[in-house]
Amino acid sequence: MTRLAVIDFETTGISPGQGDRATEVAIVLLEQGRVVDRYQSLMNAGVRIPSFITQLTGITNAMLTDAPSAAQAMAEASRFVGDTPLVAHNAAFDRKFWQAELARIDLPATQPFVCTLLLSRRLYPQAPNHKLGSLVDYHRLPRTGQAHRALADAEMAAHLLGQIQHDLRQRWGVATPHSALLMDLQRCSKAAVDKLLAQHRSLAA
DNA sequence: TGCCAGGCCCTCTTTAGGGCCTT
Repeated sequence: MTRLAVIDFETTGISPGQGDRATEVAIVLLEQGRVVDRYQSLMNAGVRIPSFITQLTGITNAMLTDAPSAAQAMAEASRFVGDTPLVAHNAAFDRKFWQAELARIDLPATQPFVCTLLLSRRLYPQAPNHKLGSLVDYHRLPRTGQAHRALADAEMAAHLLGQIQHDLRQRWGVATPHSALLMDLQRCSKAAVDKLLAQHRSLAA
């Protein structure tokens, strides 16, 4: 069974190494491309949210006052994901926070990450840019809530992943665009994309 | 004190620099 978990973090900044912390996490669980479950939680890491982050996300310090602790939310998120491969838009960012927040509570973060940003750069070089919102508009996918909130962004990334898998089947003839192929595709050079997809097309034929 | 992300990718490149993308 093809099972993937699309994840998105809201945070106080861009670098956990510089003290930035997660403020919200959302995960959309997909089986065979269909949403089968969701997890979403604000989390209180005991740090102040910079005002420009509140302007960006709408998440305020007051909203975190009664939120679960970061330890509680991350433990729940870890249980929810299990060993399911994760998917994120600009996965390098979400992977940093996934690893940093789980390390704080001594939990492993060994799940592989699929990146819809890298995949989109390879498959849709003609897109005006590769921001999540722009790609949603480019593919005429549904907006699923307030942008820059974790669940809305995770849902949009899930729709984008669905579009990528659809296009791999319809435009590139790949019968089963499973996570291993997606990871090969995001790692290979741009010049090697066509060759890789041709190999998978011939395997499927 | 002053500084402060980092991986990917393009190009007027490779002995480098800068834009993109995430919050």
